[in-house]
Amino acid sequence: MSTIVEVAKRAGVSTGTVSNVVRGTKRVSPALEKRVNDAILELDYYPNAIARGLKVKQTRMLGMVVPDITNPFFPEIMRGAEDTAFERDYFLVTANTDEQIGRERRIVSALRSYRVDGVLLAAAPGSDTSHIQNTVASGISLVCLDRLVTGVKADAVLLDNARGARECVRHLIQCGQLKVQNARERLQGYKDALRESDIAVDPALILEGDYRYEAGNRLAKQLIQSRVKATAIFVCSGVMTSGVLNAFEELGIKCPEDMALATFDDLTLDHSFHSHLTAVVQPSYEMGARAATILMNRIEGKLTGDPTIVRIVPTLIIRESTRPLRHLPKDRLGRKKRDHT
Amino acid sequence: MSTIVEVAKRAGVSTGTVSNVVRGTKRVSPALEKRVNDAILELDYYPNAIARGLKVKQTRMLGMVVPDITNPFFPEIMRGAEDTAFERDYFLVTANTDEQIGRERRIVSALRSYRVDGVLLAAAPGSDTSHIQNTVASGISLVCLDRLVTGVKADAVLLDNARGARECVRHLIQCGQLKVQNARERLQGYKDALRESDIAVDPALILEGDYRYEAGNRLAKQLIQSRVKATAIFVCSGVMTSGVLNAFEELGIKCPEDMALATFDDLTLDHSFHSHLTAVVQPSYEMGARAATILMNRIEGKLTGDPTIVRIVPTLIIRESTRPLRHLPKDRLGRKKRDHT
DNA sequence: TTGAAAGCGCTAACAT
DNA sequence: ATGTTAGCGCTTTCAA
Repeated sequence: MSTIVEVAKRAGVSTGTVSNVVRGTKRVSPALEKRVNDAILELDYYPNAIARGLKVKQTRMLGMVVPDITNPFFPEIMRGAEDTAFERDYFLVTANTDEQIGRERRIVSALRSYRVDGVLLAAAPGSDTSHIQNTVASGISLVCLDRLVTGVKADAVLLDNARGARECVRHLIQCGQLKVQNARERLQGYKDALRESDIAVDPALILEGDYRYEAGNRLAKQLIQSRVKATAIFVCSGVMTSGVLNAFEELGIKCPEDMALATFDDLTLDHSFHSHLTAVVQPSYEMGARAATILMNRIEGKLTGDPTIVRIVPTLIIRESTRPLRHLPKDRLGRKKRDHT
Repeated sequence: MSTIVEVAKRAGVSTGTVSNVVRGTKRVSPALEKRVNDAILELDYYPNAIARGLKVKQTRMLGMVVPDITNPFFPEIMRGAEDTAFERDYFLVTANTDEQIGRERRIVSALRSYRVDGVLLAAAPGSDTSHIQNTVASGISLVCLDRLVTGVKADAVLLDNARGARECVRHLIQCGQLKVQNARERLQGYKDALRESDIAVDPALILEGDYRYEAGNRLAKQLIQSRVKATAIFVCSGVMTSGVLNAFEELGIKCPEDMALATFDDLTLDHSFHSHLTAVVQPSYEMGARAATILMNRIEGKLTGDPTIVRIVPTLIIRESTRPLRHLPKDRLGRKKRDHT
């Protein structure tokens, strides 16, 4: 791996000149510029970003930490952030915490050691947020993504969860259907929508999951088999919805005949799978892009002052899984050819 | 962000001593060690990995480049690689090329500038592989993942595609079913299996897709509507399978009654979606882990000499989407309650 | 066991 | 327009 000194020697110029042509910081005569560029090619020279970072105290690296890379929501966010970073000549590096706070600590620590210019954080759940608080206190730009971190004053890009949930539950109510499963803000949206329609909130109908497949599966069964007769389920995560649907299958529940279903997240990959589900769609790519933009603006001082909290408004897409009961014969409904085995 | 000098000053020792306690390279008297550790805590000191990298010429960063982070196959690989790297105290950074060779060049270039110790590469398709060849030539350890790069002599971890395809098609033949869609090695496996059973290879039955949803959807329709009467489809990618299934729905094709289906990849996330499909399952986590291990061994000189090519053997899981025709009444088959709307 | 200091590759301020 | 050089934070050899 050759160095700037070797390039300078080969081109017969000073290192300063090489630096100037590489970075375009100062103008250099065409003749020298050519000699330098030739030398660079001949030596297969790659500027040492590490040395540069040491000197200029910025690496143009952005760290992104996600809690579950296998949740399709995050890869999309990542794409949005990466594209946006690239445009402004930052390099985004991503690491996955697997929802473990211990891993998150370690990753954030590594990111700090590598002196990334900023970090995009979708935090793992956990009450001890000291590592994040320290990070922010140390002056590193950080923007929270999708999830706020308690006790941390930082920019954030969030989904307007309450609003998404409210609209969705409102829709369920309009269909003559009801009931739910949930988490946090989305829970609030759920309650709001019920209150609007003067429907009492029944705690027995609110089941708390952990955003994983198994939880969706288990809780759906629990709800279906409990004595309360729910007629609709509102699931707060696409991944859990997979579990719920499987529970439907196992129990022979038909949707929407036996149970209406609406969900957060459109797992866009599986069109056929999700193409019948009423869903609150999160614009994940956009969320990543917005967060990256805010982060870079912060880093470059284009954004200053109090934290910016962006609330992205999700879209409710109404599909067949919530066809209004009153429009349907209760027991038999011609199943469309859309089913698949 | 404090430096080693400040820590040394505060602890009343030399920087060398601080370095020794931080890295544990030499033994330091307990008294000094305590003073140093206290100072580190008080100053919230994070060793500057950038400066260290410059000095010792290794960063303990591993770069991972994947072509499509939204394909569930890759996040799993990433997890395997990341876990393995962490265990050996490397930090894995991931970037996504979106299957664009131009982006790949840029990412690899950035990775080289940041002086990563090695790279895990699942290459984007494209004939110009010079940037990879250069990288390998420059002495950076690189292992190919899932896809070989033409003209590059490097370690690789691949799926035994031909074998997976062969077994799968063999199974299809045993079921009394046939026909296909495909790519490369998997195509070879397909042909092998046909030959074993003295069945002629019909080019009209081989459709080439690009591993995307749309291709699966389009080609399935094309195959179904063509004059050749296929009775089974073998799809070479899970993502395309989503497209194929949707095509089935749109065209009212029932599986396996009208058309048997077997596929590469189990999109494990959507159990309910894929739980009936006969599939060649790729152990993606393991592939990532193996690749990372090889890479780190190379970097540390524990592995030397000619490239190691690991072929991971996939597993054929036989499920309902390929129930043997001969065991079934041809026209009507009680549909189990597994269907979902 | 501890300290002093050179040098990793680069940039930028200063000198020419 | 170009060259010279100090110094970024760290590790490591050498000396004490």
